[in-house]
Amino acid sequence: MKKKKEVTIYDLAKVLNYSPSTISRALNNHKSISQKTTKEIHKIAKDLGYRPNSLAASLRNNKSKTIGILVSRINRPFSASIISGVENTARKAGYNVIISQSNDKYENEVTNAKALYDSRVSGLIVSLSMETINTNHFQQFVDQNIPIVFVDRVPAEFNSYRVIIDNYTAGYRATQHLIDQGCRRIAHFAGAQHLNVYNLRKKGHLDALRENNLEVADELIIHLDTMGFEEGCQATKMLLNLPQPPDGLFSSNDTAAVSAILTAKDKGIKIPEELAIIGFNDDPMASVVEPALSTVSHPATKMGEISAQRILDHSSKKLDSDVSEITMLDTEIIVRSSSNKINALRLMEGK
Amino acid sequence: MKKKKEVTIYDLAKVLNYSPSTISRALNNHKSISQKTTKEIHKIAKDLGYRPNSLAASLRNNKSKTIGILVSRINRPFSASIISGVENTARKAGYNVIISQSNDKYENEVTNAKALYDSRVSGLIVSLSMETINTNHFQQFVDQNIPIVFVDRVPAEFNSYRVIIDNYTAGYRATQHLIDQGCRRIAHFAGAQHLNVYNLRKKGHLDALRENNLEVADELIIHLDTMGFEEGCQATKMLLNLPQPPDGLFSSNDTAAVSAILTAKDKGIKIPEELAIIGFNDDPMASVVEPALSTVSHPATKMGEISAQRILDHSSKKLDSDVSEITMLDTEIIVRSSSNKINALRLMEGK
DNA sequence: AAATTTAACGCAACCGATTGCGCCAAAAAT
DNA sequence: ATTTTTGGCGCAATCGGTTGCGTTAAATTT
Repeated sequence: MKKKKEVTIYDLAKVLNYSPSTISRALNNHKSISQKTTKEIHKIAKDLGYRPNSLAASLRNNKSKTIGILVSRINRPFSASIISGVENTARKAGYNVIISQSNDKYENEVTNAKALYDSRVSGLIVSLSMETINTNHFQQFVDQNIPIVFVDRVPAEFNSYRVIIDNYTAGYRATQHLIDQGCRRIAHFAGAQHLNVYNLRKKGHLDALRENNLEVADELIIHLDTMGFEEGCQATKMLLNLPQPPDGLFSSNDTAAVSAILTAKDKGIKIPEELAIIGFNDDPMASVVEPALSTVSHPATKMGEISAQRILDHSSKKLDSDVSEITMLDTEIIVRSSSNKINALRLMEGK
Repeated sequence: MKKKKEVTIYDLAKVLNYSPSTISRALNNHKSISQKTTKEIHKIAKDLGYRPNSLAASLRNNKSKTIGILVSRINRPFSASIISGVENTARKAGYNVIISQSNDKYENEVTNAKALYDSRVSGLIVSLSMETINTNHFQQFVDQNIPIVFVDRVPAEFNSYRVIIDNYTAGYRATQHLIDQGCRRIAHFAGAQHLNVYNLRKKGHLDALRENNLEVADELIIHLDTMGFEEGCQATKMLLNLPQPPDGLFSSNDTAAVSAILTAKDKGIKIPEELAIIGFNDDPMASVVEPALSTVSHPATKMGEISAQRILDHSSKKLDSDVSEITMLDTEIIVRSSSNKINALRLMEGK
């Protein structure tokens, strides 16, 4: 097994009779090397097939051109889109992207944060796990002036970049939409309340009810742990068995919303006529379920791109890591059949 | 901005009056260091908060404990599941995972392969882009004895690990299933034929037709470039407008299959009675569309786990990279409503 | 008791790039 | 013509582990 030897700056130095310092500077287009020499070195580097050893540079600089990602689950449309956005932006800038997933376990999040720290990432992009309450495990990054971008699921208190959507307004509007469609008893699938996303969506929901002078019925607010399919089915059954079942449902995610659609259909409930439903995320399945699920769409890929850009900018500008900058992106209410009572009624009458 | 200094093996050496060599060996549990000393060193390392600098080790070994992933799109259920599987397995072994996506462009695949190579990955896991025909850009890995695992979309000729499913058999069975349900004119959405996955699924489809003495009609084999939703809609319209439209459809992926369901429904075609449909992949949307889509399921996460394991094993055993080992996993035909003509007819009669 | 083996550890080179400092010669200023 | 500036480059240390080889003292063999 013959391994082809890699070309180093020392090889180039020998060939051209320059010192390694000059080679290094020339390759980095350092101003203290003449144009002529720089060109010459670039040419020979290309000819000999020189490839920089980024490990060596990283060691020297104590910083790898790498962005670390820490999400709860890679295998989820929203996360995958964020990651995709990060990857696109990072790679254009010559950065690598290291991924890790906590599987929604706090313990894994801590371990992974350590691992990414030890890998000398240039920056970290985090979406918190379901279980995360304290954020001490991120302090080490701040201490080393490594920028952190929290995206979507962000902590309440932490000096850092944040890239989020306006969950409160989105929740408010989702519920307002149902009200506009004529719903009067609107249920809500709420997620873990220590997470900003679920907390704010619920707040928006409640305020929308109040400002429309609608009763806020405790039995219609269902707190789900995982917001998963099974949990959604159970919760839906429960709701439908109430003495006064709801005529609208705002679910904090699409998975649970879809489970509600299927469960309700199974029980012979007409959607949206008897139960109008709106979800959150605009997962691919939303447009495919029957009736198609109304939902709130995230600009997930864009959030990833922006997050990556924050880190790149931070690194190039050599800023201090105690910055605190919030980027809030717009969401959009996507109205499909599952909540479109007005249109559904019109169709009924029309025929 | 005070940066806390990191503890190195030199610090430990000074404190304990050992040489850095001994510290290094002890931390790696090298046998030539006594049990007692090893324990002592481990203890003090923990107490002082020593964290190994993997960059330094990587530089010395010319190998980072990192697995590189190169897929066409991260943001796709199948890819995301593979990546998730890789991440789980890799992280358990203390490896990082660097991702990259080609967005189905050959050029990007080449660039990314270079970038991953330059990052000194310990191994590479690849699922080819749609455009990839030659695989010269992977030769550099072989030359350096870096293991490559091709997963799912694999090249025709290349000494390497492969983790795949039996696409031929899966295709055969999918079509056989439609035949068993009573279909006689079965259409096929075929993908780019230079890719093994689509090529073999088509072969299986054709052989199933032949062995059941069914006519193979050219106009029923539709070659799609991207296998995307829009393309699927167009193709479905085309099929339905044929003088003799098909009564069955085997689509090489779920996206196109779902587009067919929606398009056919829109045209008033009854599924599965008039057109039975089966897809491929078991994407989340498959179980949610109405009628639910029959499909062929991949063990995607498992494929990722196995791929990662191949690299870990290869590295620990220090094998030569000219191994060629194929792992073929089982698929499963998931029968849902979209193809279940027999059951559908029974229900009709039953009422 | 002398010779040999072995256990336990240190020395120093090495991986490849980066960079503060210094040097020299040519250009500019006086 | 002398001094000062500056452009262009080299020296050598540095980043933090790793490892082949050598050394020493204790354990074992003869």
